[in-house]
Amino acid sequence: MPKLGMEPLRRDALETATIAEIGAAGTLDVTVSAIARRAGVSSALAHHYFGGKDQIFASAMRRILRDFGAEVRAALRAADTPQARAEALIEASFAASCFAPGTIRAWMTLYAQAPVNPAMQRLLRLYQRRLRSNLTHALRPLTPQPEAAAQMLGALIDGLYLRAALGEDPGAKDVALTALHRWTTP
Amino acid sequence: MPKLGMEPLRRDALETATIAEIGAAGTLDVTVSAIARRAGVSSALAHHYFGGKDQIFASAMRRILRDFGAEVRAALRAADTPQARAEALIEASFAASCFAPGTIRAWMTLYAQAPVNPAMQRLLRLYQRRLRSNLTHALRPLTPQPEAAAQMLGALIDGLYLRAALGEDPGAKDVALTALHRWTTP
Amino acid sequence: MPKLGMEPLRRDALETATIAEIGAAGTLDVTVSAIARRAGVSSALAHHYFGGKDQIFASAMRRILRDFGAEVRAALRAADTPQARAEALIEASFAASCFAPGTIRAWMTLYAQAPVNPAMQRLLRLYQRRLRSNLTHALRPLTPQPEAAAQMLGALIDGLYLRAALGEDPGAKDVALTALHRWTTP
Amino acid sequence: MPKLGMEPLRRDALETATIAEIGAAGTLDVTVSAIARRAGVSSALAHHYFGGKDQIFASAMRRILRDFGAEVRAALRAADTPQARAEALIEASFAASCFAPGTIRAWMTLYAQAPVNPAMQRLLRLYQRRLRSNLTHALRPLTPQPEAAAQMLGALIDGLYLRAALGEDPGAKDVALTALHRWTTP
DNA sequence: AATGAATGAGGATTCATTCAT
DNA sequence: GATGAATGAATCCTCATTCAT
Repeated sequence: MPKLGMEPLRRDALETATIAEIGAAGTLDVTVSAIARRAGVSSALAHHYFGGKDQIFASAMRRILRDFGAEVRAALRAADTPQARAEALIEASFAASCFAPGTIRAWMTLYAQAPVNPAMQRLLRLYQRRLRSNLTHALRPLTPQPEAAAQMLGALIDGLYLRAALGEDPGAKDVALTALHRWTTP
Repeated sequence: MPKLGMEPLRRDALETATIAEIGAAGTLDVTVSAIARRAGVSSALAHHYFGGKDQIFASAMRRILRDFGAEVRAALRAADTPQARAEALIEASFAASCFAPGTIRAWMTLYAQAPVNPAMQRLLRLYQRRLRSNLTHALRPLTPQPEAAAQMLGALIDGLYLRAALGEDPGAKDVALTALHRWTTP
Repeated sequence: MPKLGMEPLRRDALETATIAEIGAAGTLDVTVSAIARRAGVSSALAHHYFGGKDQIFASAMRRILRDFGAEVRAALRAADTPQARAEALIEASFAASCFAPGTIRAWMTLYAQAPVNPAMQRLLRLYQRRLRSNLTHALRPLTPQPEAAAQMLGALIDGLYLRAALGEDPGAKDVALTALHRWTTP
Repeated sequence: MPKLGMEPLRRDALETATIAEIGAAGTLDVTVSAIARRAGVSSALAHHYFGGKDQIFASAMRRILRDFGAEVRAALRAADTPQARAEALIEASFAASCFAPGTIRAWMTLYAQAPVNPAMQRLLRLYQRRLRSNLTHALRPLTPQPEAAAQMLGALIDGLYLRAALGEDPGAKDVALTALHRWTTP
């Protein structure tokens, strides 16, 4: 019997390494070799398990989206008023697990590749649709224009991420929360 | 007979071509050769005038910022109330000249390269400082928290650009204007 | 409970898979993994039994030669005149078992590798010597220049194989038989 | 003014080097780097001028076909009887320029790649069609079955090439000529 | 007996950049 | 002023092969 069950471990390690490498490099131009080195394996193994560079990236992004989704569900579970639900969605976006340097820059990769990479585009649309739907639903009892508010908050969160990728604006979460309050309280 | 005064023409053509190529490719990965081809010159000439790829990009971005500045000044000149001035700043961001596909994607390049390219970082900070200062000044008579409002609107505009780079959200300008009104009207 | 006597079965399956894979791929560039996959085993096992890629090929070719030899002997047994013996040798070359797509392309591999692979060269020479000797012997009563006729027919058969590898010339056998008749009937 | 007119020289040198390298290596697995090294340039330049490995090969084969065509035309010009024309076609196939070691092995490359490379397949069909047509035409006055004779001679020539690729059968030309005479003289 | 895991070596390809003219 | 020529360095990817279990 050979050493078994390494595949999920390696995939996991490589996804983690991808995000970390993007965060450390500061660039979107990370190489497969650098990712593999960080994961402690050869670049050949990365190709073996994922098939190619694009799929490594896609897999890393899928994981980020999964983590974000988990964060959202956890936050919503603890919220029992419409106001609390809307705040929970924002809190989730800026939770530690989602707001790590590597994660933020990975988002930029997603945006940068979406126009030319259908798989990335699909992931991005999925995220945007879900966030918008969640926000709209939470905001419905709080404002007569829930759609507009959701659209604004979604774009605002993206913009705050963009700026966070540069290491600035430490109070990103508060900006978003304030915008929410300004909109919902007359 | 050497043609004199070609330098400004060539530089201009190459900057234009850079932005157009970024827009057409949809990627940030445009090659110097592609840019030069689009400008109708050899890639060697592009290096001759600019020194290197990074400087070609920086020059193109400087031009975009210059155009944006002109747009802002023109908009402010026509505005005579605080409200109109704040709106003018937003209008400028979404003016046709600034909201062209290539221009929008060039902004993404700026954000993507800023973390590793000091020249780009300088340009980006310059833009952000100016916009924030302009917004804060215009908003001061309209709200007790002009800094917070300016920070929010700046990030919102960036987020709307990000989404516009994907070809969606045609009503970007209205989203920003609505956010402004929501914030300033009690 | 280790399964006993698997070795001959596996070797056989891998040789068959090699020929089939060459036929299916259309190229000489078949990978050990593809062969092993087709045989339903791991590529490591292929190495375990054969030692290396070259030896897998050599083994597959040895089997083809063995099959061809069997075909020849069977055909010769049924032939009782010199004319019939010569025809039998040609018929054997184009018998279904030898003229299958994979087999034909495997011959090309043999020819392609012979210049750099001594084992392949040995196999090829063996085949050519046998065919020539068989043909010469059969043709001796039929023509005053049996050697020349044998040399010609051997090369002709090879050429017809080469063309058959491209999927053309369905009447290959008849071409060879006609050549034989033209040569032997005054 | 830059150094001009190098392109045709380089293309020529690279085509020559391709054939020479195939001949020297004895394999079909020659690398672009090896070809470029032999031509005295970098592998990047080879890609620059040809676009890719396949096109380097295709170009080299086109040249071989061109040379063969020239040889055929020259030989036919000097032939004034049907018999002489048929012989001329065979002589051309085995002329020094066509029967060089590299050239012969390049033919094998052509045959090996044809099943999976449409460009190669086109070239090969072109050659076969021309040779067949030339042979048929020359043989028409000499035999009641010119098509069959042409088909046979074409395949025979291919088979003799195949064997010549192994460095054997020095008398290839005579074998083909004898086959021709045997067929045409009753 | 058999295999999943893992890698090193090598190959095609791209591209920014330099230089002679 | 301008460019064709040329390359080194880097990157993705493939594959035969080895090894521990």
